[in-house]
Amino acid sequence: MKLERPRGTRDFLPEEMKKRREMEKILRRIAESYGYGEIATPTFEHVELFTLKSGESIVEEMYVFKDKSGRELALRPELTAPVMRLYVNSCEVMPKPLRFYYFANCFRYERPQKGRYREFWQFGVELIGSDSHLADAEVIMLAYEMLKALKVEFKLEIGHVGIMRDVLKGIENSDRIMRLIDKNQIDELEKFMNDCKVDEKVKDRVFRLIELKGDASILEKVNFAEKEIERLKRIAEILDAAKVEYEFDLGIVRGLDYYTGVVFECYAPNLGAQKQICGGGSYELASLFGGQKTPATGFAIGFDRVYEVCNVDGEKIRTVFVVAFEDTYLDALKIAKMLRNSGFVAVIDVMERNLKKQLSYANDIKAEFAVLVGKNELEEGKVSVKDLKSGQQIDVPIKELTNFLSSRTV
RNA sequence: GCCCGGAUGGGGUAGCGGCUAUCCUCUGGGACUGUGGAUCCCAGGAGGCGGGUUCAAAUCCCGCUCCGGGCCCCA
Repeated sequence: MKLERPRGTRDFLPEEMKKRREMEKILRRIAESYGYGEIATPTFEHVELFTLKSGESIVEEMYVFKDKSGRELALRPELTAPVMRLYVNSCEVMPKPLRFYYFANCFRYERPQKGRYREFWQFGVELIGSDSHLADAEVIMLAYEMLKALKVEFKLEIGHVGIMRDVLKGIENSDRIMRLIDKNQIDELEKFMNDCKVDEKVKDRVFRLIELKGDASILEKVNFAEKEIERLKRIAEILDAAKVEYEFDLGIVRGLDYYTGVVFECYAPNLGAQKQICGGGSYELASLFGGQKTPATGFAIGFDRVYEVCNVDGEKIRTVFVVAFEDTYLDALKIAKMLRNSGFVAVIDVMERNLKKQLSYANDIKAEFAVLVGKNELEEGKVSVKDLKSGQQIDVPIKELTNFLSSRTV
């Protein structure tokens, strides 16, 4: 009976891990270059942390379990709530703003599809303590720069949930209206608002907002919510100066209640059904978790989806295969060690194979060179170096081996 | 949670009631015991799982599992 992976999980082989690590390295470098520091939180948390943020219904979509003392725990389905919990627990008196980033696996009990797994990775940042448009702009720039550095083709869309929410303030069934807006079901939306006898002025504003898509000039067409429109204009100035490409879409509302102001999303058009690769915005969760009301803004990148459309390669370290014979194995080990100390990958036979098989294997693992450690050459203090691409072979004194190989770069 | 499609050695496949389950690739060994990628030979390895129909099932039927596509959802 063969054991299978749990549904929705994946194994990663070296080739894939290499690319993932390279992507991770790029993201970390950029986050740190903006002054963000890495944090880590537990893989599981109390269920309440997530139900508090998102409602009881999300229990269905989480891995929930009881520990031996009967505590209700959940594998984290996302990182924003844990980060804000950490903030409230330990960071409230630290100098603001705080800049954090994380890279971590998350778990959701959902039906797996391409680009949607039960264990998946998110790379995210949170900027805590500022409600200025400057904070919004910084975080958006950061997301943009990261996806660009990963050579991803994507579209950035910026909206503002606060404006729509304000328009619908006090209106009955505003949840349902928001949902219809989110799904872009315009006919349905109009019908529903008529049925609910929504005020004409409100209806007019709703339709005006959802039609607004494009560059900063669309903001001129809004004659209400002046303060927040002004915020978007200022963000636009900064993004334009930074040569960030984006579109405004005031019809972005998302179901996320905790978002308060500017929100943004990135899409990779060639990903199909699961094409959203990054989402974020400003929110307020600290007070919900028992802390002082604190503005925050951040985003999370769907690492696994980005992997699919990312065009970076893993770092190539030059590999040398050390061919050993029965009577020279100990000397070959020393030479391998010497090469490793000089920054090469040195691979040596452990199958007790003959020369032919060793070379064949060296070829299979894409070694650049084979260093033949033979009795005859050793007696002269040399080894034989074979270029596996050209087939050329030359004897090199052991003392000069690393220099010789280094000089043969490319 | 819903609808649809699929599952044959490690990977890719043929067979679609009946020979020892086909072919390619792969892995190990050998021909060639100090010179790779070629060739040849030998060896290894498979019908997702469970049940049913039948003299006989990889093949037909049912359930489950997993994968893929689309919904719901996406905190």
